[in-house]
Amino acid sequence: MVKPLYQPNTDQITLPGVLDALSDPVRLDIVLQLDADGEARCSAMGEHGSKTNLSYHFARLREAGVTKTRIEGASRLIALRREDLEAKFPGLLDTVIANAKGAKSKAA
Amino acid sequence: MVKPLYQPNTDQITLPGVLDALSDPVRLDIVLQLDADGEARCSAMGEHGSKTNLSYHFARLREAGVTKTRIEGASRLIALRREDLEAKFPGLLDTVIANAKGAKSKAA
DNA sequence: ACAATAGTTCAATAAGTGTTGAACAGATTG
DNA sequence: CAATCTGTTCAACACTTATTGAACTATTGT
Repeated sequence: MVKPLYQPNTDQITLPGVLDALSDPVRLDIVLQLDADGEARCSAMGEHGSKTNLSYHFARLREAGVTKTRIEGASRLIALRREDLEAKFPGLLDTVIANAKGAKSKAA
Repeated sequence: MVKPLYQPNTDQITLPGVLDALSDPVRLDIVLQLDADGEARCSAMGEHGSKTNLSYHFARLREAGVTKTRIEGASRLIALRREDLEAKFPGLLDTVIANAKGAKSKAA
């Protein structure tokens, strides 16, 4: 039996939900890496925390509509839902990512 | 003895902090009203919740660096920290406000 | 001084958050 | 099949959150 792997469709995505998903430093880091890499497998994000904890944050991002997950063999490939987010909240994701990058470079 | 009324200075404002402050529907409503009215007294926001609860949300917004509070007699006047936020996270506040307005008009 | 007004603070509560380690399920490889 | 790798689920935990009502402080008006 296959997992449901719930992802909201575009009209179920809410602004508070997205902002909440993006309001955690770990998740913001994940989003930054997804922005840079395009699509990443979970195993490529070990720097951001423990396996279990990452799984939790991946679920938060996915359930908020920020990411989509594709299963490939034993791995899962995660990517940002760029078009959906842009359609629903124009400019939001890009602005947050740009500012997160800025904050990171200044934190050096 | 006067209250401290803590407000972070610009370099203490964090992106996760701001996003978290904006990730609550009540606070988003407050921000929308502040955007429309420029400066508002607490008593003018009774529609968004009880007195006590609003006081809590005002504090969250203020402590996150999203708003500043000015005391005028027995009232408090709340306003967005537009310049500070724009300097620290360019475009962020405007984008969030624009999308919150959009979400609100669609929710009719 | 008394009462009304504006808003905060406090204590309490129910629900949610981020984190961890152990156990689990599915795919891949020996 | 057994071992392994990828990632999720579960139970537990300490902590935070949003909300409420009662008590409080400060200001304004009578």
